Order: sequence, then structure tokens, then C-alpha cells
Amino acid sequence: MDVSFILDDLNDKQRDAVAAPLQNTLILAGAGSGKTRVLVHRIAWLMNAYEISPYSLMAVTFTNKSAKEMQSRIEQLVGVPPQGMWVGTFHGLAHRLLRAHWRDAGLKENFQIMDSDDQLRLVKRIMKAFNIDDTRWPPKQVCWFINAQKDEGRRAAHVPDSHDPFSKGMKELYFHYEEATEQGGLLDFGELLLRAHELLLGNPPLLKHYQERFKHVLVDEFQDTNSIQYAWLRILVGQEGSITAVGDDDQSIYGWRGAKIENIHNFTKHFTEVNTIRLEQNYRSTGHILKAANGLISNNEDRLGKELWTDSGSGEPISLYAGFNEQDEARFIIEIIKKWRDKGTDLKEIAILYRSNAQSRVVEECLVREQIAYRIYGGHRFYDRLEIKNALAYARLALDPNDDGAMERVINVPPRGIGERSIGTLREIARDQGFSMWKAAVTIIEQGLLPARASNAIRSFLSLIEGMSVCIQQPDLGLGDVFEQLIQEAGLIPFHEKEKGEKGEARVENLKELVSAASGFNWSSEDEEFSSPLMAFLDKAVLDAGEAQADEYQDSIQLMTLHAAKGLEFPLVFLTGVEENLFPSKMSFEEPGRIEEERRLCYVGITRAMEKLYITYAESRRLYGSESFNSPSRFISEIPTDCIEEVRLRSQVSRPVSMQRPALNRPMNSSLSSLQQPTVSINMGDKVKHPVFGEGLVINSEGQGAQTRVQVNFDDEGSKWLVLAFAKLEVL
DNA sequence: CTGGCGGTTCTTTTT
DNA sequence: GAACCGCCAG
Repeated sequence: MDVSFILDDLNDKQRDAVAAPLQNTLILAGAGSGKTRVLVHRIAWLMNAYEISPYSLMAVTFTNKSAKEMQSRIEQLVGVPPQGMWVGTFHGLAHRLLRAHWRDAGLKENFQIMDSDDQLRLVKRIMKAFNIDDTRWPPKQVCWFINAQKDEGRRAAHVPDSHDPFSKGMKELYFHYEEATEQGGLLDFGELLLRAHELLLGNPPLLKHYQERFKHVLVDEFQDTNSIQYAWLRILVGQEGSITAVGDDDQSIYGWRGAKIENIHNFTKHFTEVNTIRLEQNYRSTGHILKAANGLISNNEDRLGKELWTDSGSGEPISLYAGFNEQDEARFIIEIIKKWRDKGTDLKEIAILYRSNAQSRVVEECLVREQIAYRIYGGHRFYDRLEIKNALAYARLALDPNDDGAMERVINVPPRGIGERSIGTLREIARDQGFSMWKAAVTIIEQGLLPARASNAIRSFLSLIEGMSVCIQQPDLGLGDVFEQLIQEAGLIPFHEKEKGEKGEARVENLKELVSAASGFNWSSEDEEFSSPLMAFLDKAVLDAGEAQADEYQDSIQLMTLHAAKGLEFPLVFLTGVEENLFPSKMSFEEPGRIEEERRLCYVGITRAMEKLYITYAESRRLYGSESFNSPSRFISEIPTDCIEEVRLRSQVSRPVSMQRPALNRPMNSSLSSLQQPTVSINMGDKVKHPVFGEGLVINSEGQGAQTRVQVNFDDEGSKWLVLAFAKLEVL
């Protein structure tokens, strides 16, 4: 069979990667080097050249979106959907495994997946039940702790003992949490992975079966794997199988949620006879942009090493703009956008990137004023919305009345006269008797434990749910109709219509959207792991974000965080708010490795740009209600100067100069910075020496003339504010 | 039981 | 600056 078509249109390195022998393979794919393409083509190659059945292949990704994309691109290339191949996210595949082997995994048949919101509620519930002080152990932190443990593959019993009461409490809470989830048949995201790993580890015949089945495993974005995912892969691949991992250690930006960059660094140690291939030719960006990215990332120490190059010319230099506040920054961006738009660029080819979501507001306001369409990526996911979760909770409750989480969620939504008091009694009885809140409710009514008013309210709630459970069992009723009816009976529409503002309207819209999503859900009966379409839909709702925006196809400016931008590309990119304390975020100053991660994040941002990149920062910024003066980010000075050009839009308005413009460490070829350096001789970013405090870096300043104060971050003493006129600072 | 007021807290986010 | 939580009054 002629398989050469698979290698057409690939460069030499890509071909090497795609046609690499059937052994452990590590593909270090730089930004814009055709990573997904290589992965997809390799799958096609394995099937056609090595004649491996799709049944023996597994491809793992992190997001549903990329799983879907991979699936459809394989189909496109090979012509037919790859029958029997497992393509999905780590969580999705683990889930599939657990549904198929729930008994072996020690689960209930109807186990449910919790999202982070459910998890938080559960933790709060537990803490109330055990009377644990939620100021000493904030529920969010408890969740974070538990998830971090699970990411590392640790159950409560594995958490090392500690003497300090805080850690002790955490561990204890983890125990309580384990008990509650076990009892309720609830699995959080981390549990899916942990459980799937334990399932294989503790069941040699089953493990052998899957090891023999999956001859080759392919993993995308390998640099983002956490410990448990890595362990799962290793055990699954075993001695006989092999793995192709594609990743870029320079784009590892999820360390804060457990991703271990070490996994990619140590790949060659843990897997045998690894064939390493580097893809360094970039097809996305201009030379200037790549040079900037290379220069920046070379400041990181722990790297496998890679240098991107292109043969498509150096393009325009990067433009750097110093806004004098965040308004000015936004105005500048819009101005440039308008120029590009008038030249004929589609709005959807322009992206505005920022470090944190809070920064989007100013830009948004500006875009609204100028009537430019925009779209914010990320934001709240469809199935995460309050009204959607409530509707889903009704379905869950109808499916299983003993689902306490669902019960708590909707028992008084819309308000039906069952308040905190009654619910408290329910909880109490449930806990004392060791049964569910539903059963507790039945008991209350039977024994008249509450005043008639509350009792009646509860009774009518119970019969409402009973009616619903009849409804969902009608075999000829479509999933869409089911939700239509549930929403109707629960009275959710009038409830939200009563809400003031546009919020209510949007919620009603979303509920309608849910109905149409449900009716469009096709449950292929080959998903034999599921006993009913409704259950499958509920699981999907938890695991799948559900594209939040409906107007996806409208031509609009793309706004997103840097994290959300990974994997995307745009002709014109604005990297905004590139200031110390913001980016790198001041939260990253504590631990040593975090700054490197911020730098990688910046690298990701720069490499999103295809033709033109603008980097902007503001000298003063209102954030969280108060004003701050940040110096330009260290990352700016780490970019080779010959890739950057400073811009000034308007003729400079004279403004009070407390200190000369804190431009770059190095002298810039900007006429302005030299013009405005009359009196003061200390720059932000300068290294200075103080007779008592020693050496440090100037990181901030305020005031002018004799009152000028500077903030210096001393190597040994931490940061201090000093009055310039008195402190005997020596510039080094 | 509900609604309103004040005090507190604030990265990044997929599953 | 705003969103979220907890407390208090109706």
C-alpha cells in the first residue's frame, strides 16, 4: 500500500518524527512547529505503514477541544473514523475505564462525577457537620490541598504525618472527605485519575489486558502531565508497549496545578531507548518575534534546549508602548486595531492577551465605546452556570433521590419555603440515622418532626421530584423533552424571569440552550458503559466545558488570558500589562521556580503572534480599587533590544516626571528616554548599593523633587522604601 | 425566610 | 471595584 501521502507536505524533521520507528519517542516540538499535525500524521502512519489496528492505539490530550480536533483531523487524513481507537482526555479515558470496570475499581455502579463547585460545596458541608472552623481551614484551601494530594497520587492515609495543627487538620479533613465521597459514590476530577491508576495497579490481569491491547500510546502537551497522569501512562505502556510523547518544556505553564515539568525532562530516563526528535522550524511567526522569544526563554535554566527558526524573513520589529495608565494603554491598542481593521484585517485575527482576567475590563469598556465586536475566551463555562447546574441537579435528583448534593442544591430553588432551619434539621437527621437527606425528609413528614408549614413544603417538594422521576423514565421521551419538562415543573423559568436586570434573561436563554443541547445529544449505544442516555449526558456535562459562547462565528477581537491562548495563533497580538508585580505576578516571587514559569508564559504569549506583536504596559494602573506604579516587566529587558522598537503615538504631553521614564535596563534608541533624564540618576531596574542594607534592585518610585522615594528590593534585607534625597544610594 | 448591609478578599484553569 | 460571605433586621 502506498503510504507516502502521509509524508507529503511535511518537512524533513517532521517526517522523521512521523515515520519514527515503533519505539518510545519524544518529540520536542517548539511553538508553531506543527505539533498537532505531526501527531495526527504519526497516527495515520502507524495505522498504514506499520499496520497497527486503530483498536491498538490510544491518543491522550488535556482538553476536550483538542481531543475533538485530533479525532476529526485523523478522520480527514485517513478518510474514515478510526474505529476502536481510544481518543480522549486523561479524565475522559479514565472515566471510561472506570465505567467499564466499576466493580473492580470498588465503585458504585451509578457513581457520579463532581466538578470543582460540587467539591467545594461538599467540603463546606463536611466542615459544618464536623464543626470545623472554616476561618482556620478555608474550604477553598481544603479543596486545593486535597486536589494537590490526589495529583501526587496520595490518599489521606499516605499524607505524611505532621505536628503542626493546621496540616493535621487538613489531613483529617481529607479523611472525612474520602469517607463522604465513598459513601455518596462521588468522584472528583483527581479521583478519576487516581482511581483509574489504582484499578490497573491492583488488578494484574486487567492491566495485562490493556497493556496488550494498546500497542502504542500517544500523548499531546506532555509537559503538562502531573504525577498521577504520568504514573498512569507508565504503567499502561509497560514493557511491551511504546509511547510517543509530544511536548515543549518551554511551554509548561501549569505547574501551579500539579503539572511536573520534570516528566518531560526525565522522559528519557523512565522510558527505554527513547528516540528524541526536535522540531525547531517555526511556520508561524516572523524572525523578529522568534528572536525575541528565543532570547527571553534563554534566561531560564532548566531547559532541554531548543532554538526556533524560520525561513520566512524577519518581519517588523516588536513594538513596545508605555501607556501612562491603563486607560491610555487600552486607547492605544484600540487605535492600532482600528488601523489594521481599516486595512482589511478581520477582527478575529487580532488577539489581546493579559495575565489575569481582571485586566480585561478596561479594554472591554474601550471596545464597547468604539463599537468593536469582541469575544472573551474562557470565562464561565456553560455547564458551570448556576441555572444550568440547578437544572442538572433536578435531573440528578430524579435519577437518584439519595443524591444529597443535588438535593441541597435545589431543595429551595426556586424558594419554596424550605429555609436554613428546615434544611438543618434534615441534615441532622440524615447524619444521626446514617441515611440520605431524602430519607430524612420522608421521616420528618411521617413523624411530624417539623411544624406543619415546613412539613407541607417538604412534602410538596418530594412529590415534585417523584413526578420528575416518573417523567425521566418514559422511554419514548427525548432528552430535550425531558429537560423541557423538568425545567417547567420546577418553575425555573418564571423564577429567573423575576430576577432584575439582564441577568435573568440570560439565564432563561441558557436554560433553553440546555434543552437544545440535550435534544442534540446523541447517545450511541456503543457506549455500553452507560446505562442510560441521561446518565451519559450528565457525565458529559461535568467533563465537557461546553463552548460558552454562541456567537463564535461572529468576526470579533479575541480577548483571553495567556493561559487560554496556548495552542492558538493570531496575525496581530497585543501582550498587555507587561509590568512587574502583574507579569510576572507578584505571587510568583516567593518560590524560585515560579518566575521561570512566568517566563514560559511570556514565551507562550510572544509566540502566539504571526506577523506583528505589540507589548504594552502602563506606568500607573488602577487595579483592585487602588492605584499602583509598577515598573516595566523584567521580561521586556530580557528581549534582545534589536527586536523591539518603542512607539509614541501622540506628541508627548508634558507630564510630571518624578523619575525618568522607567524604560529598559539598557539604553534604548528612544529619543524620549534621553530627553527626560534631566536630574535624577537612578533608574528603575538599576542595581544600587546602600551603605547599610547592601545591594538591591530599584523596583518602584513615587513623588518628585526632594520628596522622591524609591522602593529597593535588597538582596538580603527585602524591599524598602527610601527617600532618595537622604539615602546614600550608589548606582552600580 | 428573605433581603439588605458591611467587612473582607482578590493569579493563572482543565477536567 | 466588585464579588462573595456572614450577620442582622424585618
